[in-house]
Amino acid sequence: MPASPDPQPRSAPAGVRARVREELTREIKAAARKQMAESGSAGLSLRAVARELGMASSAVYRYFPSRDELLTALIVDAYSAVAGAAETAEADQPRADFSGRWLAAAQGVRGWAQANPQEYALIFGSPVPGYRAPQDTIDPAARIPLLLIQIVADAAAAGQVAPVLELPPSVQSDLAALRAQIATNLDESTLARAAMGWMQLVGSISFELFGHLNNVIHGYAEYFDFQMEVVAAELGL
Amino acid sequence: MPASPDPQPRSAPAGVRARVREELTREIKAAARKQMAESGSAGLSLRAVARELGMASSAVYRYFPSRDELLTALIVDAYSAVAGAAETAEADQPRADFSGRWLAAAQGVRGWAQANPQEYALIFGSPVPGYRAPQDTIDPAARIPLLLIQIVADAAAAGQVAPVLELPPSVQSDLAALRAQIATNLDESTLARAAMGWMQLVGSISFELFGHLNNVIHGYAEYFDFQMEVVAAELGL
DNA sequence: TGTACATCAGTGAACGCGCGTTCACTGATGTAC
DNA sequence: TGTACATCAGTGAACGCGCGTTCACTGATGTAC
Repeated sequence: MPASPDPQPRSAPAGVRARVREELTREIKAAARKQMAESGSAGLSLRAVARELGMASSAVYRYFPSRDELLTALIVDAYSAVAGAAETAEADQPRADFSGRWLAAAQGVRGWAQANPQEYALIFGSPVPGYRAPQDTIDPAARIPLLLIQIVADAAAAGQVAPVLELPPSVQSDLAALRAQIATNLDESTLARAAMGWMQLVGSISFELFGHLNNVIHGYAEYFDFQMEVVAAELGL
Repeated sequence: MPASPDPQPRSAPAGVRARVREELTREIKAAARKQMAESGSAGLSLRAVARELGMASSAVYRYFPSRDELLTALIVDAYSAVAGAAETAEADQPRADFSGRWLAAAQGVRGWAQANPQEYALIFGSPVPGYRAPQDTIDPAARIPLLLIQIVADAAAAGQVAPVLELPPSVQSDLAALRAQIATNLDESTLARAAMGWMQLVGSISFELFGHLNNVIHGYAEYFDFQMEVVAAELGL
């Protein structure tokens, strides 16, 4: 026999209408993602999305006030998804295995990118022309770099350190500002290495996904892992 | 008094008509480039190009059989231009200054990319959806990597070598095949490092140009140079 | 609990636009004899 | 050198298409009393 009826559950505070609305919002984004996978972000069309969902094109405007807003939602979702993939993969590793954690995070990013190449291109490829990323994208975009920095900071705290690089003044001050902003104990030199590793990571995935390694590298996964191991070693992990 | 009339000069073997044709082909590509700079590769439109040149849109078809062919020409031109920029910058350095040559080549790429961001995005950003790069793009695309490898090979020949990395079997065999194909004396380990440096180079420029370093790095040029110096050091230059 | 009203979701037509590509055509330029 | 013909460059109209966005509208769902 059921217990006394719950008060409205958290996930649907405003009743049925709100729940349906959330559901359709999700469906619109899913259809948009599917469409993007076929024809890229430039081919994303509200009318095609509406068609796929069997609704009037004007109905989509009840959910997203313009095509750009839909694009923004997709970008935010993509950043969150790839960050989630990296975080999940990294969380599976023993805390003290710093290079294992770095590699796992990197593989998490690569695995997600392979499964969702157009979404990857949306956030790490050419910016959509005429589109300006709003503030909402900043926080989700920062999650992976912060995760990587955390790994390196944990390693440093455990005494695993990389040789110190001498930084030019402007690099030193840029990184000091970053260091203050994210409140990390990592010194600027190691921060610089970590940032380089992050760019290497993205650069390598982009090369693979965008076809610059076609007919040159065949064992992509092994090649990527190898690179990330070299990076981890240079970071002292 | 003029010497006896030359036979037709090489550059215009078929007379006036051919010369005019070449000239207009150039103008069409220039207009297309200008348009791309404003609205990206997805916004490239034959009609707009024709409009800019004051001709009927159908006239463009006398020069490029389709929009895709025009895009291919732009891609080939972009690869050639950026490679030229790298080669020119590198050629200015003393032959024995290997890290200076690497840095100059890298700066050449970055300088060109900053001056032509949309063309950079065209070749190093997201691939144009539905577009398949034809064979013509392969050779020009290879020029920069070959230049970088040449620098490292020269350094190795002069006795400057980086610590040898142990490569996983599949990486070893991929790079052995590459080594045979380009007929270099560089060992696979150093080839692997050079390739990583090339990806770091492109990754870093993409991060800067695509806005991933906004509000984090302010001294872009110094930051880039710093990274390339680290890479050069790791390459033993 | 029942009713009156406000809010909301979804419709379908329309506006105005630009696109790639084709086609039959007109003159001008080049070529062969 | 002069003429007849072939090739080429460029035109303008048209085809068929899809797009983002707006608008007045109809029912259905939710809210206040």
